[in-house]
Amino acid sequence: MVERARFAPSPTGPLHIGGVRTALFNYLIAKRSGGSFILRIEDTDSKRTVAGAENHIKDTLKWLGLNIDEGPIKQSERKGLYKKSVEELLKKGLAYYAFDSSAELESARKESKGEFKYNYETRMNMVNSFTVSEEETKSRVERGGYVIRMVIPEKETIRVADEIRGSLNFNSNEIEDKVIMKSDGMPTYHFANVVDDHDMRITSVVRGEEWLSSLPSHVTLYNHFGWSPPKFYHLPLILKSTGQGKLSKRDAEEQGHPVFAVQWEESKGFKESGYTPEGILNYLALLGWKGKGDREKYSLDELVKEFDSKDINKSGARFDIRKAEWINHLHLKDFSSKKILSLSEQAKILLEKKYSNEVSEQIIDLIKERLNNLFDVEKEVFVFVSQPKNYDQEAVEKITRNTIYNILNFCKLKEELLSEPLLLKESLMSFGSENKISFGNIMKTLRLCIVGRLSGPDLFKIIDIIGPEETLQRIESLINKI
RNA sequence: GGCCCGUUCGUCUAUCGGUUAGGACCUCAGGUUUUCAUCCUGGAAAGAGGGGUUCGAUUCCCCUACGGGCUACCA
Repeated sequence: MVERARFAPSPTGPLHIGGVRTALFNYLIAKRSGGSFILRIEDTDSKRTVAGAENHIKDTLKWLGLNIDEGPIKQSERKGLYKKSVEELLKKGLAYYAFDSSAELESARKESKGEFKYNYETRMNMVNSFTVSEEETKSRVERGGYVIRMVIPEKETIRVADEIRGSLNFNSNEIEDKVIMKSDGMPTYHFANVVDDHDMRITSVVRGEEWLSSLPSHVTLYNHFGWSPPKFYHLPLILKSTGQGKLSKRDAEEQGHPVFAVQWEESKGFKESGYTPEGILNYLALLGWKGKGDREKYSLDELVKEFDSKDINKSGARFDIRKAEWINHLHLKDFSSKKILSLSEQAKILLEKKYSNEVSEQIIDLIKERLNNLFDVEKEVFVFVSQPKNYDQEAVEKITRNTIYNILNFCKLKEELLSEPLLLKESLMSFGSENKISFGNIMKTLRLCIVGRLSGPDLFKIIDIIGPEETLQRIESLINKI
């Protein structure tokens, strides 16, 4: 079956990682079947709509490469459709005008200690088109300030199906006659959602688990219209990495990791923190889904191929930034040097000043496997473009001026060796044994001169790339500093 | 409180009644390397509790506990 799946966020704020995961699964379900991935903006609450949120959503999807086939479709622009649809229900007697003030509703709830439900039992005691005369309804409707509620049938078992959890039963008596049209003339989420999904011929509704409890209302709406409902997938939530509850911006900040894919206001996103779309998408897919076998690394295209909605998990998963970083590493080390260079603007600028494209790419090849995020590129490249700015003091204290002099003299005498890394290594070894300096000590000292600390890629390859002159300069430079 | 969903190593997860309960992150110990990282080998680490059903339950059922969601003219 060719699926049509929509990602339908509301622009009440930036798109966070939970939303991204929902978008991803929608995308995967659609693309797996060769179908369409559609974006719909659910902006029915004008009061809560945040400027810039819609763009943030689009920018996020774009950066991730979750390309939309249709949309964005904005609910605020489809009032006519909702109006027409609600009239259909009104005519059938499956929806009705309600005139109760919010103060009245509030006190009804308060008096019953929160037990109050607007349903088959109470609706005849409330102020609505069932209880007031036709004329009064008419005049009240003309005056405005009313809402429209849907009728939830009495004493019925509402059976709903979720692709992840199977068949679920709800007692209709527990469910309220939900407001479907607000007094400002906009539909509520529940109504717009059902009407749009039907109108847009959506076949798979993929959303967060927080919607599971309103599923029976939605299914009732489908029944009222005489429409057959789509398939529903209610995704498990992403939980905070420690403590209780679902992941929020605040928890993420406390734990020191991003929650947004791309930056929002002062909050840096995964993008700005050196993560790649491939890495973040791969990690998110693993949070709630597991492919066959022990495989963990997937590109987006591979996910599309391997994804099976039957393998979506039921329970919420904690977000683990360390595993996310690991997955990011897995992708970075397999990227081509060209790609890495194009992703790290800073590194590219640094390298361009000194090296040809060819050599730049050789350098990237040398450091690839050391990368966890994109910032590491810049850090690792630094040793190839300039002298150490400062030295690892602890390590410096363990070497002697004398050893450096020895090495310096040796290098000066055999400068031609500096362009022959393999020969250099050999002669350095024999030089060491002649002078009773351990090879380890020589290497440590040399590395400190060249790199400034005791870590980094193959030292002889570094020397080969930076060249003899620079090498000698760096050795002399450290001598002058200790 | 009510309704609904869930529960395997610290974390993400595999297991479709019979397994030494597997993998990955993390962690620890070795090895490789001039160093760090990578890589390789190995170790530690789990079925919430209680009842059933069954020759046999992590797996099926029930109860409890715990976790999560919903309970708005918000989505």
